[in-house]
Amino acid sequence: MNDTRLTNPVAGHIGYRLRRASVQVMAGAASAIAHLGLHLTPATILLLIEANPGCRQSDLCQELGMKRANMTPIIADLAARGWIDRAAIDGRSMALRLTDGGRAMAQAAAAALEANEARLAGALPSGGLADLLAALVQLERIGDQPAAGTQAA
Amino acid sequence: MNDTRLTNPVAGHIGYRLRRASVQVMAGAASAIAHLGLHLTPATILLLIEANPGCRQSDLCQELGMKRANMTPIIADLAARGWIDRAAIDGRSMALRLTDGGRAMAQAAAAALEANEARLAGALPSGGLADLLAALVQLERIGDQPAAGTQAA
DNA sequence: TATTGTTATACTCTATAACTATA
DNA sequence: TATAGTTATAGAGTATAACAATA
Repeated sequence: MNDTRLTNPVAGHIGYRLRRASVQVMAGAASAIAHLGLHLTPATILLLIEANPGCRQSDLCQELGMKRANMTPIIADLAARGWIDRAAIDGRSMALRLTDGGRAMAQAAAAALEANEARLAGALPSGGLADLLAALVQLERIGDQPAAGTQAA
Repeated sequence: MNDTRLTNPVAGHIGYRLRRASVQVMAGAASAIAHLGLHLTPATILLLIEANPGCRQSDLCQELGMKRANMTPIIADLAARGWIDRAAIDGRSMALRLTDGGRAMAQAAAAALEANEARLAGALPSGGLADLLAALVQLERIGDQPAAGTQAA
């Protein structure tokens, strides 16, 4: 039991393989933009603001499934670095837009992330990308629903 | 920009879809065993010990990709709950085995997790499960390697 | 009364470093 | 000198509650 690998009873579980793959792929994506001084979430937010100029923090929260309380320091940091501008929409919300520097960062991040995605897609069987993305969307949709009849009743 | 959904430039990224799916599927799996008072990692560890009686903490760490420092409190908790026994192998390592109560917990957790897995697999196109698992294993293998030529040199 | 953004806080997961005792 | 387990600690990510200002 010392020098050999363990038998892993969850090795064939979707949940287990999904998490293991997610951890490694996130690490690779983070490395791909680390030279820009950006983490994945702020980088994604720059891309979203670039594609949706004038959007609000709460729009980003809804799209990314984040809590407002966790968006605040990220936006504050991006503004402090001079990459986004905030203009009042009304007294309680701000329209977010990229500065020129922010646009340069967003484009550099997008290029690095797209190159990484191409590398990942290239490792899949041809035609496998569309099937994979469809499966992931479906799993995201139904993932968080415990099976009926297992612990109910 | 207020009442409509945002354009999401990373919606088709493997990394983004993988993470979103992983979060939801992990939440569903956690719910499926929450009635047992078990979190996902301790439950997985019970299943691993059941399948590998006599294994050591560091064997579990290697298999699950965890740090030894983070395994310690989990094993201590499982022992405190009376679900595992620790017997000295030599002066520095312990052979881990399930108690009868631990076996009952492991079997209940396995049943709940398998039911959840069947629900997930049932939502995929027929024959899609094998392709999905193969893709996830491949992505796990190559995920953490930033693309050559993007920021190098 | 609900929404936007903020602050404070807490819990989990993960990571490193240093320590012991043993091999 | 390397390994097994532990302890302390620090950093992310995520969660809730409460608040001020506004709609």
